[in-house]
Amino acid sequence: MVVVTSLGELERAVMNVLWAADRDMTAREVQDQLADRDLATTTVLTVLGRLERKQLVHRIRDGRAHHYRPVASREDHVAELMSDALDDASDRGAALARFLGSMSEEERARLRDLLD
Amino acid sequence: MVVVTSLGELERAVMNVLWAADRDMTAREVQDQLADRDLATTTVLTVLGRLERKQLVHRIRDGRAHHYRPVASREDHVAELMSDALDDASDRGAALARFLGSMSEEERARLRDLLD
DNA sequence: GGAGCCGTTCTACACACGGTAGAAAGGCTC
DNA sequence: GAGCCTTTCTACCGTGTGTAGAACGGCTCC
Repeated sequence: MVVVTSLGELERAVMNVLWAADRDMTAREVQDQLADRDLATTTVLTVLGRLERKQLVHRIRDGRAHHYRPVASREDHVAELMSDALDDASDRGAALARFLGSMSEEERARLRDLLD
Repeated sequence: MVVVTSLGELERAVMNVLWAADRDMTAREVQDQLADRDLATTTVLTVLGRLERKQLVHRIRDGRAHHYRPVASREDHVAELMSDALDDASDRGAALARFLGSMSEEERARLRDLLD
């Protein structure tokens, strides 16, 4: 399991845009989705480059421009973060027990369903 | 739920020492446990101070010196990290499903037991 | 009661990372 | 050929982390 690096605020925002989209996006499109931040295009490109270096996005050449695609779904990413966290426990069972304890009863029920 | 800040390498090592101990420790004792790193006492104190700022350790005055104690057990901490990760999912059920998928069958069985 | 010794606090420096973007280059478009 | 996009390169700043010296305030012990 690859250790997941931590993300900055903007990096996270960019990943959220990509995850929310149902298709690959160009830097410009990501920028448009983050219009409230009033970012320069180069800023978005820099961040996308860093996310590529962290292997969180793929870059696909499309003519003159590039399209970006998350390597994993948000849920896969979350699951990986959870696994990495769990790997830090010396007593995995105890950690899982604490984790369950922090969940709602509904969610525990959902988990039971998922386990079948 | 408090958002858990990320830890540096040395900070993590110090927490591991405190978690592994069965009692509160002084900076000097932590330093001894990390003897292979050949750290100055002040370095350990600085790190312990930062961990206190992050609310990961408590500092208890004991005469001239201080003793340090983890605020939460390693397993509680791990469970919190897992919860925080899960909170990032837009589809918690899907994320949980992926998480389960990354576990071994034995561990899933253990989880089933824990859920009863 | 002065000399060490010990633990603490303050301060500092270097490096890495993340947010941010300008300058410049390479290639369409017209 | 003049613009216009998109990318790449480079850079700067703020913050976090690893690291530790300087200095201070008390014990201890002769």
